[in-house]
Amino acid sequence: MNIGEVSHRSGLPAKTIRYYEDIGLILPLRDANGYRAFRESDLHKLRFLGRARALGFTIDDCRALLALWEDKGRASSEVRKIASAHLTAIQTKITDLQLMHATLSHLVDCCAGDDRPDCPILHSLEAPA
Amino acid sequence: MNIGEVSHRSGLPAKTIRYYEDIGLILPLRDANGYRAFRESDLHKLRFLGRARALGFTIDDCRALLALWEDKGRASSEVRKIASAHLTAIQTKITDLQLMHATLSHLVDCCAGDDRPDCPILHSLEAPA
DNA sequence: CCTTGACCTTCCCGTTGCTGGAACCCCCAT
DNA sequence: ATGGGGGTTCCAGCAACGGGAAGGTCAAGG
Repeated sequence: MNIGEVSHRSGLPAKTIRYYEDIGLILPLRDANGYRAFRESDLHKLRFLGRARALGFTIDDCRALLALWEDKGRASSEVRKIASAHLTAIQTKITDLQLMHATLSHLVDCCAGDDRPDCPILHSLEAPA
Repeated sequence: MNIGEVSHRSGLPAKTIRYYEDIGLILPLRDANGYRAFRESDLHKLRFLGRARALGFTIDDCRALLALWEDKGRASSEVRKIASAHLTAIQTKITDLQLMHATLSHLVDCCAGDDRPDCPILHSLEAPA
């Protein structure tokens, strides 16, 4: 399989796949002409990576998860630990964003948004309530 | 005012303040010795920037908001437009994160997290339900 | 007067996870 | 032979800074 087909079948851009090889997440073979020769197992890994990334895992998380995935004798507690830590991080982000949203939507509600120069949003940025 | 004092009074790291000058958000004067000489107005701007950044506005947003802030005759609708667009972006992020959180917390709940090798989290990354 | 230590300066590299582009090679069909 | 659509490498850049080196400056203390 060339990179184009793998890209198509994994849903990842070719650039991303090359990058993943660069940082050692995958190690495709090479044809005589220098083209990357992907095995089915490479494709599986790439799909795995795509799903993990879509869940917001960092590349380093992915590296660890991939290693655990390959390690048939691993304990599921390891995986669960990574996932739980990630869950906490996600929750923190959500809370932060919700706070931002509340503050800002309050300001937007206060703002007439017409052609007058008086703007409560700017006032608040100037000195918070 | 030297950068240390401004840093203290604005709550922004000195590095960040220098960066903001670099990209043209502020333009402090200079003393004979080359030290930056900040006016009160620079401090006000930096506080403004700090608050806007804390609300998640991008640097480009901040640049626009700062210009509107300085423009005494501006219409508040301009500000409101920027803020509303930002609100939408925040909401999108929140929704994405909530989806991630739901998916992942379901997986974590399914995972025994013990020393057995069978792990539903990895299974799901392998091939989604 | 000299030193010490806290401050300030510029500059350059590293971060995260890619993305775009240039310059080049390869293969197949016309 | 030529054209188009693969592929390859490397280099640069995004956001928004942070770390750290190498050096200039200033005020206080011995």
